[in-house]
Amino acid sequence: MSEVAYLNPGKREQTKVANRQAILDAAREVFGELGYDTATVRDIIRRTGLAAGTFYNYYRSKEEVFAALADDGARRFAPILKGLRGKGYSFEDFVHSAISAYFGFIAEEQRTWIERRPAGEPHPHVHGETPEMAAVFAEIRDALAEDIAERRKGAPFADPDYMAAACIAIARDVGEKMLERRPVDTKGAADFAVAMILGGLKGLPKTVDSGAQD
Amino acid sequence: MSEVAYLNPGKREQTKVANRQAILDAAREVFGELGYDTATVRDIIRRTGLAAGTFYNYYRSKEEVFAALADDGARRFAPILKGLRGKGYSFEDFVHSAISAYFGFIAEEQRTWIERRPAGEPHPHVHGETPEMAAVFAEIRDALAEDIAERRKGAPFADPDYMAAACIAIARDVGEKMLERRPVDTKGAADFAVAMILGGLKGLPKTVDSGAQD
Amino acid sequence: MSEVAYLNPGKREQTKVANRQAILDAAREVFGELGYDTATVRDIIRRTGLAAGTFYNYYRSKEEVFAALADDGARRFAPILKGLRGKGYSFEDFVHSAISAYFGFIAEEQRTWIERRPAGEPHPHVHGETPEMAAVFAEIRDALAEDIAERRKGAPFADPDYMAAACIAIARDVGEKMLERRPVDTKGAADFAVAMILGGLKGLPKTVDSGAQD
Amino acid sequence: MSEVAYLNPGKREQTKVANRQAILDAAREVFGELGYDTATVRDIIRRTGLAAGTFYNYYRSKEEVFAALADDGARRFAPILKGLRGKGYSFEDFVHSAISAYFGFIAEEQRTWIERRPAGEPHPHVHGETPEMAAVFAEIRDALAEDIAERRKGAPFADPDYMAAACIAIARDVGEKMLERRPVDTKGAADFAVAMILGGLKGLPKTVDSGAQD
DNA sequence: AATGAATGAGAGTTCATTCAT
DNA sequence: TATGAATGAACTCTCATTCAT
Repeated sequence: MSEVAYLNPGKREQTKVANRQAILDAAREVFGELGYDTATVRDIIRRTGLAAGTFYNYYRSKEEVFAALADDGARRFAPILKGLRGKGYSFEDFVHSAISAYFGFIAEEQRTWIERRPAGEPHPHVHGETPEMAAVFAEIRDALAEDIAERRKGAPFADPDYMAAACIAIARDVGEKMLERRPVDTKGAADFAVAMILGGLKGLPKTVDSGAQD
Repeated sequence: MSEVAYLNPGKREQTKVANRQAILDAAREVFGELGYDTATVRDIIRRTGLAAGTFYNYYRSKEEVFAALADDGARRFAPILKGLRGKGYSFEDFVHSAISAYFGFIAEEQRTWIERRPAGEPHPHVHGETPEMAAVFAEIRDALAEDIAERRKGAPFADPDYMAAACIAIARDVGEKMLERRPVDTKGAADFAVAMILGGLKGLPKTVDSGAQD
Repeated sequence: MSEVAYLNPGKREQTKVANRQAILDAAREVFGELGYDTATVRDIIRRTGLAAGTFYNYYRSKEEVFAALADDGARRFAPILKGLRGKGYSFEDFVHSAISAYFGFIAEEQRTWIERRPAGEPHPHVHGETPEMAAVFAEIRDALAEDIAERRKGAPFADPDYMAAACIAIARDVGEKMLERRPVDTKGAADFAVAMILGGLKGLPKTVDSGAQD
Repeated sequence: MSEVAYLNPGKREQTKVANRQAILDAAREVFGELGYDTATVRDIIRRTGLAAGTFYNYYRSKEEVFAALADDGARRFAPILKGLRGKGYSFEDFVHSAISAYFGFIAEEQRTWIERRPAGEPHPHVHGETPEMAAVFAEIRDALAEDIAERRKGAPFADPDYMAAACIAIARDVGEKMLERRPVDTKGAADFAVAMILGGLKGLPKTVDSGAQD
């Protein structure tokens, strides 16, 4: 039976990959526009032009496609972030690089799904954050939290959990604001966010000299 | 049917107000526990003991009760915030007062709907943020943005929109972290957030001398 | 709130009961015609003229309405059967009464749902056995098995499990055949089945003298 | 694509037959395990290792493979049954032989699809009767009915339709019970069923002397 | 003839909302 | 105005079947 297989499965394989990608793209858009809860599987497949059942040939559920999207983003971003750590960078450099990488990533991400969108549509934009962005964001948070914890060892310092939360908050919201503007100026936004973060850390009690300026 | 006499007209009036409030209370709890999307109108009215249809005598939709909740919060918080402005406070004082008021408000808010919850239940805690908190938060954001814009008139300064976004981001996320801890330490969290905000603003290019230190 | 209830809930209560019954009747028909697996909830509600969602106001699932139907039948039949036992009846009398009661029950059961059926329809009749019949049938089986086991105590006898199975098999299939004829002659069928059962038991090895003739 | 050459035309012919058989075998198992309604075409082809579409090269639908299975069983059983008839056997002998043949067949049938089953699996056993068994059973029924009708010609006797139904009912249900036991004792079960059938027929009104003892 | 992805009807079920009582 | 059953659109997911390769 297996010998009777067709020798050229190319076209089939091609559309299979293309469909998988189409679903992923549609899902990114839909999650970005409607948010995870509001988005339905139907919303996703409707946008692909595929049949309802086809979705389930690729993903078993809404949850799974969401996870796949997050994985995809994290996988693409992880190497970038990894390159920034342990290289003897100062904390300032690390923050700057990480923020820049993050802003670059989300700008690119958004660009791809905005371009494909038909112009006339309403565009609700409930949340504006795809699972991919969320995943990348989580990566950043972990890296930052870890870095803060490590670097502050032995020194008197403010609550590291709050510190990480605050830094991350700045990165996220300034990033979001950045995406709303045209043209999207990643460098300007990154400069701002980095300055704000480093300044803020410096302003914390008992961390002025031993801590943030490291 | 039209001759059905109410037994106590006075009570009826009372009931109208009480029902409206009961629905609002239930909605606050439900939105806090399940989040807007997951929460259903049924969840809300079930908790009031009222009938399904009664909900629609007071609010036309889930969306409307959500808005009403937000209004309610904003209305209660607005005076507090208003009291802080134009009183000749320095920017530092203003920030400190506003953050403190916000943290106090959300801590109290959370306390009320946590206390009422039966002890044995699972407690999903999906989002943790009621529309009221969100509304109050928006108030803060506007006040801060306005204040920043005013105070910086004529001076070279960083992007005020980013500035507001960053300050607000810190307030929100540190506030959220605060709510996760026991006991809830509003003062500690506020001190941290204020220091981070003021320090951050100081760190911004071209605002060091003319701006944030005011 | 509870004092403000309308004084006359009669009509509502009435239609509620009527709907519950309508669904039950429709379910009996549908299960009888299509069998449990093939039957769909939509088949059932379609026959009632109610809306799809209404079904779920009364039963939580297809399974539940099936169980309710079985319960209903068993509940109505149980007293009849119970009256026949322990009254000092001979085994012959017991069998005769039980078979007669069973045939009477299924004939009546079938009559009600056949009469209501629109004449022109195809009428697949896959199984012909409603859950109610099945439940009643199970009652009979248990009673018979128990009776056989009791009465044969101490005597050499054939396999009681096979005996019960055989008796029950006769009752079921002769009953089914009976339902296919017009007019439905319950007495004739019962006489036949009883004779066959008693004769069959007599014919079993080692039970001829001590057992079945009791 | 049309130039795709099969590597071995001889094998191809073989494959055709083998596939048809593989599907039939899988179908027998699946129907036996899940019952007709619950079983899906996917269940069947999954077990063959063939592709979904291939099923439809051999059978046009689930219904058709079911019918083919029944045919298969009937075709294998028919000669056995045929050998028993018109050989001047007495009715008693005929019944005994037919029942024995039937029990032997279903025991063997069950054995083959039980043995092949992986040991660890759950084994639902919803129905326990394959279409083949059902078909063989139908053969038996027809033979019995015909025999009863023929032999009773001219004599006063009970309803032959009921007689056949009752005999067949005993055969089926005792056979089913037999399959549930370990070891499967076809002789014991056959002896029981035959005794019950012959005794039962003797017990019928007006058939005692002229009929069943023939 | 074999493949397996695409299809789309249809299953069970939920829920915001309406409306007769 | 309170009630709560009725409504029906929309949801997630399954599966027999088709068809390009």
